[in-house]
Amino acid sequence: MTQSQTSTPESHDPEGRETYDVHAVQEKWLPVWDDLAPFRSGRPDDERPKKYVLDMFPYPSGDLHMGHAEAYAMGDVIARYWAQQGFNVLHPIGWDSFGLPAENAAIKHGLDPAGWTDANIAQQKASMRRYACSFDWDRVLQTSDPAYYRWNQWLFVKMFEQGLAYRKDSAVNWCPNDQTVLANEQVVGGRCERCDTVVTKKKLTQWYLRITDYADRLLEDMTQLEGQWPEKVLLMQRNWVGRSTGAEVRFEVEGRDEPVTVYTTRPDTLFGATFFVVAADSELAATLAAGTSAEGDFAAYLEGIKQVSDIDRLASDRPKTGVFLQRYAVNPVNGARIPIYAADYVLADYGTGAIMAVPAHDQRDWEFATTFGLPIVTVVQPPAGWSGEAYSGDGVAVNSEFIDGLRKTEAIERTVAWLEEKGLGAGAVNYRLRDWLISRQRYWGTPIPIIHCPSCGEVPVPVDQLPVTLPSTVGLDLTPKGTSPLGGAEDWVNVACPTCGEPARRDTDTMDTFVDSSWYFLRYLDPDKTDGPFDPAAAREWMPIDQYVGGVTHAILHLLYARFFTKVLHDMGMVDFTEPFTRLLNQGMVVMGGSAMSKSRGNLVRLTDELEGNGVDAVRLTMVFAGPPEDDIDWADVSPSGAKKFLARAWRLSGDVTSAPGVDVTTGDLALRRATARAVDDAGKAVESYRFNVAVAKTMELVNAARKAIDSGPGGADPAVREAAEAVAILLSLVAPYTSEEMWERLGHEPTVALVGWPTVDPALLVEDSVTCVVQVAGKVCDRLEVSPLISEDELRALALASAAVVKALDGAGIRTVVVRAPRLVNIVPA
RNA sequence: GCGGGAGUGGUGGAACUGGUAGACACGCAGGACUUAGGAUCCUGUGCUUUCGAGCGUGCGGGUUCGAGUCCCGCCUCCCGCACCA
Repeated sequence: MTQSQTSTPESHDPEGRETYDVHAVQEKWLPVWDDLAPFRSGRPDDERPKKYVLDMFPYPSGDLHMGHAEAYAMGDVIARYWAQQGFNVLHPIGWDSFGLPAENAAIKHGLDPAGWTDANIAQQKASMRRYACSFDWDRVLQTSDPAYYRWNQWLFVKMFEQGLAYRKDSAVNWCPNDQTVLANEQVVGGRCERCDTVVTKKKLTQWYLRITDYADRLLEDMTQLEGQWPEKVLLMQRNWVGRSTGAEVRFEVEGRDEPVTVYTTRPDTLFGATFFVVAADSELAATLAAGTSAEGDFAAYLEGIKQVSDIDRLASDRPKTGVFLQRYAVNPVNGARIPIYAADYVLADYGTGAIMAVPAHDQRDWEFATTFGLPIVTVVQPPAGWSGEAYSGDGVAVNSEFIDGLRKTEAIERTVAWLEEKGLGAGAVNYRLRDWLISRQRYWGTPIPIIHCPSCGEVPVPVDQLPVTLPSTVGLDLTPKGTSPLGGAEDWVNVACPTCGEPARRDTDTMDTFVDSSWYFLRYLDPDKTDGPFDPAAAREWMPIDQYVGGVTHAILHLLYARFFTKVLHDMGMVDFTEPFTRLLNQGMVVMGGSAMSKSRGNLVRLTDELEGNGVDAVRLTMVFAGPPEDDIDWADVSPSGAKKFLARAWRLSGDVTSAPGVDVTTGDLALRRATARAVDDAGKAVESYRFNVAVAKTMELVNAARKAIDSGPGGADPAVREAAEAVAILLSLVAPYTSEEMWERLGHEPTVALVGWPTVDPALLVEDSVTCVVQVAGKVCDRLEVSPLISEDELRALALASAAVVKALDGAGIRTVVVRAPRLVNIVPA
């Protein structure tokens, strides 16, 4: 039986040979798979062990593109591999469907963002089905659905009740183009991560989530992820949290009752503090300047630095500027009177916004001191021959009274103890991490479920009244103008206070869409649940996620927020784990000709064109075979047509098998059987360690071996050929589902191949019957011997020394040593 | 500046705990079958070569019987952070 029993998609070339019609095969199998739904997961009677594989969900900004195709190909290899290994694999998909592009498109074309979004989702969904992703189509979700964002609001209210959501007035990052605030994480190099506009500052009252309360746990729990996440991502997260230890020190300020506290990582250099700097844009600076003769200078300076863009501020070689405030602080360790400056090199929102300046041991302070002619006092002995400017390394304390002679660590400890004893300061920890600003002044997002009441203040919407749905866009002006468009929906905004019943107003901002994606993975477990955000019992069964797949662009933002939410949910008793993603794979990007694809650059490769030209399987195979999954793929360097040729070659094997299904393979050609066993074993190991490209190479080797066996070996009737072809079909099921399914049918089996199980390998076949032993003389290969893998050292040594090539290479020279590593290598070292 | 990663044929990339460098492909060349071939199949393909061999994993050292792999010092490229006291 070599012909398919159903419709036969293969056509023939002019000479009557079969050719592989990829498009016909695609059309043939899609409805069959819809019907069989092999990847529907979580049936109650399913006894298989569970695995949860998750791809980062897409933003529905149009149809799928090359980047999606790569990411989903990688995730699918893993999901399908585990399915073949007998796991009950949960592999869901959904849409991160709130956000600016929908709103901007709606403004541009006068549409409703919801309609635009839903149309794109429908298109992407159809493309994903065709792309043959092993998604469980019974578990889809989209975050712009009130049934979803209702639970964003619920979680917000819970966090508000626990003090984890709060409102404060602060200078925030503002994108003048998008007319909305941005979280710190969304400012990349001083620019808006969305639209690349230079970000400015604006004073606003906004909602924050207290992620800083979790700073230590976000760091500590990374030990669970060590070795499971890319080291690079862990490092980026560590740096982002930016924990540092040191001390807070109180300085008295002349003519002021209240002392000013500074944070320093180097309390051991306190004796070297020769001046004092406060952030020019801080409240403190304004307070200190008020009423002094420096007030005018300060105001002028402040005005000047406001003109400096964030981009210029970032230039580290910028000269130090500042203004003397005509005031003095007192160094608590030695009573020295030190001048107070306001400068923009000190940040208002880190530490206390004020520093003690130690020019001898801090480069920035050194530059400032040099510019302003301030004294530089060495208090840590630099190493002999030190010729730099500020010395910030370890050394012995000098000119520092009670810590003289101590090295850094001890000197810090002693100083902190001294400060604590005198009530002048204490050991302290600081973080670069700031609280997460989640308010956005845009329409297409989750409304913040708070009602502002003139008498009751901030009142959360009672949870039984959730969701607070978005008002209709009809009659609403969505154009960005600095305040939320929701404010224009009078009927929606004006409500009765839930507490006192008096007239009150809804909060008109919407949430950052990263809130949506901070817990969506839990929603998949029961996407239609109406009495809670997710099912805790299901979470116990499925979570944490065994494999998360997505781009490294989310190394900080999304992953940090999701980790934070997980910890909050853990503390609320809703989940029993503290880290959501056990293993993380960051696939690379698809670029073209060395640079990111873009319409303006004219190097855009359209996924639909590639799929049309070479078929789904060839595109998927190209993605997977191009190299390690985390590397970028340059589409100019790879060959989808080569992939297509390989698939046709594999497919042809299935037509050349003439033995019947179920034939006793143990009687088959031993060499081919060994090759099959080896390929299956190697490919499995490769997939487990993310070397998908190697797994494909092993499959190609097997195809080549089978081809050879058919054409110039035992022939297509040999049972080993069937065994090999079936193994190829199964190995290909991870990467090329259509070809795999078609091969499986042509080999006389029922669909679907997707769950038939990874081929079993007889371990005896993995033991080679002979191995090539390399014989080296002085480290250079001079002969190769075919020997038994079980050969003894002595036997092998004798064999090697008897080799004619060895005798010739030695050329009569004596032998110093012979290194024998049976059975693979002998190295003979001449005297 | 600080931190991290990476440099292997014409190209993408293989190489388990140090043990045959270049698997598997792309490209290229040649051949078979052909009216034709961008189809298919086969062969070859690191560089140099006085055809003996020599040289080869960014560069220079080192450890070792043996180094792409380990150690030290450089060079280049990529990524992240960027005045975080």
